Amino acid sequence: MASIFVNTPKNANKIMTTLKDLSKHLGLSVTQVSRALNDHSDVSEGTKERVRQAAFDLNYQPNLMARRLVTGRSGIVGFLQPRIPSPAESAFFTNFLSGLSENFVKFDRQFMLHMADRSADELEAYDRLVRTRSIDGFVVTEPEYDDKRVNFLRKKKIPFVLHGQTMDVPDYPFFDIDNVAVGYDLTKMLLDKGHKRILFINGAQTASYAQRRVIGYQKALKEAGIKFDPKMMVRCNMVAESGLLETVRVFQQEGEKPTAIIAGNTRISSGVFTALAAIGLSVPDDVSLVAHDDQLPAYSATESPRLVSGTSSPLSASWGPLAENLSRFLDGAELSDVQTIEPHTFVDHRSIRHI
Amino acid sequence: MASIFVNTPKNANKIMTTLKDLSKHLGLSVTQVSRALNDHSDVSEGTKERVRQAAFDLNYQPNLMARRLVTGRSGIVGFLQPRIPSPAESAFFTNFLSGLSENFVKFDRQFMLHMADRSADELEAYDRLVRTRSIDGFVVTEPEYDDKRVNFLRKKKIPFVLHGQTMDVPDYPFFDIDNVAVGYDLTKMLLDKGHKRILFINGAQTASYAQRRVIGYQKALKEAGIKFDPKMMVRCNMVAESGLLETVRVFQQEGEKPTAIIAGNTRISSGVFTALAAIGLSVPDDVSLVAHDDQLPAYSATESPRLVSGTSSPLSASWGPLAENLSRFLDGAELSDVQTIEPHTFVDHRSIRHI
DNA sequence: TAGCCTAACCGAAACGTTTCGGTGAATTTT
DNA sequence: AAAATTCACCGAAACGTTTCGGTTAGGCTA
Repeated sequence: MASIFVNTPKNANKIMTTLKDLSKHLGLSVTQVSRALNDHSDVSEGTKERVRQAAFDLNYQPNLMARRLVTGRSGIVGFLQPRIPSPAESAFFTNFLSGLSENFVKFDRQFMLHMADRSADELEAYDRLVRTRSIDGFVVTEPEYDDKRVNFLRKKKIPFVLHGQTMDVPDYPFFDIDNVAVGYDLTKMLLDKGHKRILFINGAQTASYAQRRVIGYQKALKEAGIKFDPKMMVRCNMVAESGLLETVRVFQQEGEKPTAIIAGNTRISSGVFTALAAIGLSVPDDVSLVAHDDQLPAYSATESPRLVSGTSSPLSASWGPLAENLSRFLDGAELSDVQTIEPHTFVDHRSIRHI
Repeated sequence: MASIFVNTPKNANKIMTTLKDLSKHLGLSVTQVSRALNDHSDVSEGTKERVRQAAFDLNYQPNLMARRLVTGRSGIVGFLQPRIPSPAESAFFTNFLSGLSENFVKFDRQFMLHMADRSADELEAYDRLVRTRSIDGFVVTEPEYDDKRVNFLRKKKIPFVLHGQTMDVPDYPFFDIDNVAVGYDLTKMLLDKGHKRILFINGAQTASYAQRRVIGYQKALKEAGIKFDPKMMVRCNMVAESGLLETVRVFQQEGEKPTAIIAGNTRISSGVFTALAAIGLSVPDDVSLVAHDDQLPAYSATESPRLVSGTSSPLSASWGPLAENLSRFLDGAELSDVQTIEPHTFVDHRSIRHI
């Protein structure tokens, strides 16, 4: 091997300063040097300072592999991505990755992206990464109603933080907004203005958050004494095209039309806008419209959606708490300290009419 | 700590099967078990098979931390991203990350994305990651003409693979297309059809690949006995807006106009198309146009660029070779075996006129 | 003054691998 | 039949940390 690089075990170690080197240089035991650097209690302040100075002078960098071997922790957390995101999802995905990567370093952890091979079993990958002690825990996003990943990780007792919640009592760290409340609040905003036929264009059947919003929607209706009409609940992907399509479909069919619409997010609401304009209806004069705004990054620079009233909570505010909750959980924090529900805010853009 | 999870050093190890367990179970030494699993030569075939079976039965997973400590290798490679990509860049960035992540697993390596904190020194981050032995080597992309990262890594003898090349003799692994040839070939295509005033809308001043294309451009001109005119070489970002702007600028100024244009990529060429249409010129009747096509993912689903003649080489074909070259280099391969220049192809879309 | 406490330190073991330098037995060569 | 070689195996050291269970010296209390 004619390499000019020195990164082979033998000579690399010659270059590196170890605890033993420091210990020799200072006339202290390796034990005491280690304890000094880790700021343990039974080291005098003077010694600590001397050790720190020597470590700096000799450019000491701890060998993380050795530390990891003895502590049994890799200091690495991961995210498994089973497929390549579409171009449309990419802006969000990039934001997500950047956010996690940036935030995990704040907790002295490294973030590893793992694109699972399509052919291999996704669940097996989680298990393997943990069993080889490569990864301490995972970030899991977009939980489904009965999510196989979450079930698996819980059963195998593999640490993870969930972006969202399951429908049962969560015995794992998570970060979420109160989607029951979002569903309730959006519905209530319309009920309070006298609306009775309220169409909910909601996220996919399988999505856990969409399921929770249904609960809030139904609760608000029940409180107002209105019977739930299944025709007023449509489930679809959260994209503008779906909002458009579903609006047209509902307004084309026989029977009483809704006087108000709840859009699952602002992508859907912009599709609704387009559809209503095409039908010849205006907001809020003919139809009232509310939405939950995740404050997603724009698809393109030219995109400037119509604003609607509703609830709002920036999805990009999730990355910090997700990193924090997983890190602190791995460090042994109480479960209740690493389960966060972020409150949402309300926005008013005059898209609701009193009837 | 009331955690239900078991991933703490003490009890986790109880669960894990180690080489010692296998050795006891089989009545062999730890040495021989290790050698059997690593398929070394002085283990009988029968023993190897017995060991493999036992490893499978007891669900043995090697502790990578221990292996890494003794081998001095982390098995992890990384990419440092100093800033969050813009939404427009995201589709490409996602493609890039997926490609690397997917390909590195083929070489038994894990890929780590590291978004460097803006405030911290980017170069220092490379050094720290290697000195703590967290990362074996890096992928470096978009080298500048005199790239500070590359200079630093070469000086510090930190392994990396470069997507592109420096201007001097490369003493590092890389994957690149022959950009001198791209510049030459695109120019020659036009010269052969009688063009003499050829505008080159090229990538940024600082970009190494753009510099190499200039060399090819000048070489072709020289061979044709045409003097290089600096006004015929403009440098800009590789986006449609720049192509539009620069085309308008050149065609507005005094003096002889170009009869042909070379666009650095197809984004630029689509800007050129727009500009020429606005000016009232058509391709190829009034102006000939060639471009190098990187086959980038579309900005949006609706984008359908006009096709032009020129050279072509899919950027997405780079991720595999980049992963392979870095991996093999880390495994001790000869430098010449991990320096790849991918040939490009030619495409004809009738955008050149004979004059 | 004997006993106890505390501060500051240290030796050795442990984590789970890989690998160096053997060893004895069977087989082949001389 | 002696010498050399090969085969299959093993003990022990090493990688660089952390941590357990001491030990000493000095000051304090009884």
